[in-house]
Amino acid sequence: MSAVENEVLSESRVKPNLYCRYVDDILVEVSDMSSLQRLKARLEEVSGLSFTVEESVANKISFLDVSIDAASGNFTTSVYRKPTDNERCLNGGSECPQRYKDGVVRAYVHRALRHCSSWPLVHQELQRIKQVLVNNDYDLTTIDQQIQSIVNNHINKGSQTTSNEGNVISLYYKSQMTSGYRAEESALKNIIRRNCKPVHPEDRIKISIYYQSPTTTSLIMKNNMANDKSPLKQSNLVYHFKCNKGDCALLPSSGYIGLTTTTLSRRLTMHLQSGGPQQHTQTEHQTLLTRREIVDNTSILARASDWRRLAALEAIMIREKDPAINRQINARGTLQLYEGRRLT
DNA sequence: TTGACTCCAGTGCATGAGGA
DNA sequence: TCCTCATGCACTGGAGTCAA
Repeated sequence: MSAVENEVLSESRVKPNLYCRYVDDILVEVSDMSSLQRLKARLEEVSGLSFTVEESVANKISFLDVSIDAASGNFTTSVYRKPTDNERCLNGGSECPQRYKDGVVRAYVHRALRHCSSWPLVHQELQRIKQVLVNNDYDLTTIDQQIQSIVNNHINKGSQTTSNEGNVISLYYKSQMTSGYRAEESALKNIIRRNCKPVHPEDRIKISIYYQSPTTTSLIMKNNMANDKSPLKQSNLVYHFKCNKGDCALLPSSGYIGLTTTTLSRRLTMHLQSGGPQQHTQTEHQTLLTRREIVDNTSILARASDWRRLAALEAIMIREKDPAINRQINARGTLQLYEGRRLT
């Protein structure tokens, strides 16, 4: 894109007064519409791309998340919000680490300080931020304290001198989110503080405890470039084991359908130890199920990255194929699922 | 309503085979 | 000898069922 811009903008007849680009968004200021059309035509001609144009309304236009106002003859900037913005953010009463909620406030305030070109506009944006945060269950006193602290830091930033501190040694710990996360974090930090000392006394240890959601993990697994395509190494699937021993070989419904989010190999190993297929082979055929047999007679029916979808697929497959090994018979010799309501 | 029980699925650790 | 991978075993936890 830079090569295209260099070529087009070097021509004086299409050169705009102002040209800013971020990835695929371009902001230009031109003297009239014909200049804009000439610039657009040249960019399309050189790049082979198609451009769409959005004109300013009452000398106002948004670029990225900045609202630019040129009505007074000068540019004034403020934070831009889409008309569809419903002003929702991480809820202040939600069960998540306090630093995440602090991060929401910080992000809002930093954006106001960065984008607003004058203090009245900053003040106006801060009032709006307060309202949004209060609507999302944040405590007003805490909001005020945080805003005050961030604004003070922003003002005093230039006057601070750099101290001669040592290095920061970062330690990362992946934890699981529970209602007692504060006690856990506190205990962990105490353990590190008591037992770990940097080699150089001027260095300091910084502990970062983070919580990885299953969604993130599944995305990492889904996008894994080294994904092995052999059936035994695949995960998140619905599988079908067909019993080919004795009379079962002639019965199409003699099988077992299950799901697994771990690898198929791992799940089949578990079946050798316990579960429907192993029990069926032992009781119906009086033999032990071998790994070779279970691997050779198992096929993949469906795949899904979402667990709920996987469970639904398994239910549909069981409904369609009615595998005999899945049927759970109780002491009365009836199917538990089809007994109907009990009389009390 | 509650606790015992069963089945299924997942995880951690140990072990052995095979290849570099 | 070391590393990787597959496998076995033990354990945990969720969900459903059943009887007291």
